[in-house]
Amino acid sequence: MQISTRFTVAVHALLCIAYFSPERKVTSGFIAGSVKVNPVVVRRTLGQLKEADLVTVEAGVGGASLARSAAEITLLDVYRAVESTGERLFNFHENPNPACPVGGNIHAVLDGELAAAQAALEDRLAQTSLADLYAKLADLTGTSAG
Amino acid sequence: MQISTRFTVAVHALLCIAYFSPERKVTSGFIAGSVKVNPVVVRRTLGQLKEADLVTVEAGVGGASLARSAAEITLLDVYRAVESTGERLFNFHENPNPACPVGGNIHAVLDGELAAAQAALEDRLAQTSLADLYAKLADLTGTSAG
DNA sequence: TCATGTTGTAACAATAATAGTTACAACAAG
DNA sequence: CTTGTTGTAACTATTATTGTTACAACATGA
Repeated sequence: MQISTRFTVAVHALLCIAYFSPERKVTSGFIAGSVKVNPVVVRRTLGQLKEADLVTVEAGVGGASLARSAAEITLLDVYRAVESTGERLFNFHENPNPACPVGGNIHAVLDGELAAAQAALEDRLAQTSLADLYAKLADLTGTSAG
Repeated sequence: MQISTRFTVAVHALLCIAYFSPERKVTSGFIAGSVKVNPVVVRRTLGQLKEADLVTVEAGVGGASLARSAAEITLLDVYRAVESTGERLFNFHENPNPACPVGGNIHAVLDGELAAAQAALEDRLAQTSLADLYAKLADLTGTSAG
């Protein structure tokens, strides 16, 4: 299974905000034009980012901004905002047989390893900030500041 | 989104084989009784493990065995056998706008980070072998060898 | 030969998540 | 009051997962 496009859409939206704001008003329609999805999809994603205090959105007038500096927003923040709703990455089967020596101990044997694997993923995501991505982007586009 | 139960079912099945085989014939029905799922689900999973050369299954007579030693089967092997069919963990939106400086460079900026995060997950999975899990299980059940 | 138990696989249903879309009330500002 | 935007509801389509029944193919022993 794959992690949904919400995550990359969210990162894309944040990069748009970092790149264009505040020179241009970055609306859901503008972001949608860059990502090439329906504006409602962007609004849903921005809603999750707002919930996680990563962006602020102006009601009525329109336009989104970062709620904190790009250096203080990591990919893990974004991942947690749009993907993991407090849940585990690995999904376990519900009712292993407690009467079987394997079924009765499968959680004790496996849970720690799965948690460690998820932690490895999240640790790596936490090492990359939006500022890192912006620096790469600015390098590619020749933009000095945004 | 979560990684499907196929992965934990597969690990559970392999642990059953490691623990009970060859003293008992480990059939799909027997594994299903430990995992508490339908035997057909187990057969489908065993089919994927067989495809990946992790187990052998006796047609007709019944019963599964490890195709190599438990020390030579890692969680990454299992993960790849049942989950990632050569695909990426992170799912990207299809058509970023190439005319937008962000949309046109989003892959160049983000792909490497996503690959690194997936690699971190897989590297951690590769560090744990079925033998490690079996040792934990034997410790819990007081079994010296199986 | 035949009965038995098993595997492999097809077929189908139920459920859930994702993603796209239309529609519209609420809002802010000129 | 007009305009443009947000937030959200509602609905659809698609896909993946999971559970289930059914059955042909197979190996073995009686």
